[in-house]
Amino acid sequence: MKLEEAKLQFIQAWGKLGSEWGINRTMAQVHALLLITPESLTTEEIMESLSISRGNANMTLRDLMGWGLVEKQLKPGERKEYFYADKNTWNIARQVAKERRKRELDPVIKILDELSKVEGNSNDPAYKTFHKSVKDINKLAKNVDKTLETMLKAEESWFWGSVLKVFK
Amino acid sequence: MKLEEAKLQFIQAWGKLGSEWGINRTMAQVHALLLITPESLTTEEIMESLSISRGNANMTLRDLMGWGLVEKQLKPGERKEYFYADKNTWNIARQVAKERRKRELDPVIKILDELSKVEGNSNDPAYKTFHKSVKDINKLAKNVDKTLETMLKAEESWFWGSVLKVFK
DNA sequence: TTAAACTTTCAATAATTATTGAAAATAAAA
DNA sequence: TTTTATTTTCAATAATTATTGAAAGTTTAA
Repeated sequence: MKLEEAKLQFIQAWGKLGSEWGINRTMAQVHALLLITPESLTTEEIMESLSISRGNANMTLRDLMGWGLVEKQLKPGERKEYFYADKNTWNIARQVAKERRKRELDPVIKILDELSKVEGNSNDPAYKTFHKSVKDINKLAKNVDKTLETMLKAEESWFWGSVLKVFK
Repeated sequence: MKLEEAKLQFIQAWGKLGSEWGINRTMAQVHALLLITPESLTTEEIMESLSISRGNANMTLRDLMGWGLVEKQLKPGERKEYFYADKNTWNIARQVAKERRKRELDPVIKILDELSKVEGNSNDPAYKTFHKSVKDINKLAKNVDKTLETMLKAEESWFWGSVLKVFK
């Protein structure tokens, strides 16, 4: 396989995986493109490479910056903006974990905490089942939360070293 | 908050979380409904509870069985089918992990393995960057894969005991 | 058999989500 | 200033994904 073809396949695969996990396909593709590009790119170049409109490119790049995955670079003497993606995979994983935790896990834990407090008659099977499910899911969510918390602070080698040793 | 209201909120929250993670909202809601219901329910009852059509209920239930989260029960002497969800949260987490791994992670690893093999000129920055990114992501994906593999075999208390102790 | 009770399918439609493109806004240069 | 380069916004539109509902299929009972 030739490099150019491989690049396209990588961008496709990344886009597909993203969309299966609730991340906008274009966003995943732009990220993929920047990941395999040594230099930073302009909006124009990204539009061209992926055949997307200026509006789409602009919004997607802003989203990626909001996720902390891409940063803007200004070159002295140049007017246009360049975009660059951090290539450190561990940073990327951490950043994604951090954002999804904040955006999705934390709100759900808040609701589960509320729902855990709901009182009812413990002879009522409907209440018992509700309460048990909510409590158990809440506990699981909190364990995930704690683990992510630790992961966010950890160094990659230490993290995988520990995990894979424990689970060997 | 009253139990009935709490149930609705739970179903809503579960549906929202599901859709943010690429799982059909209705599927997550049907699952949530079955999770908090002590008995098994008929298609009719599910349609009614969630105000969805027969076709939608039918397909969603089949999907949930495909994910291994819901099972069909046949009651002696009765013609209609009843649906029941496993209430064990750890089983649910494992089952979801197992399916997503099979459906999404494994195919991606396969592609990354292919792309890792692509050869090129190591003086070419485009090639170097491509190769490094693919290799690093591949490694990360494989670590996740191994960890899931272990999780699938593990008992809940042992798993969290180990993880939270290591990361304390 | 035939009918009744139920389940499945799937084309049509609706709802949601993503994308475009052109106008408005901004910022530097002339 | 005014012009030019660039970015941003957002209503309109397109693409995708989910849902309906009624017809066809299946299974058991009469």
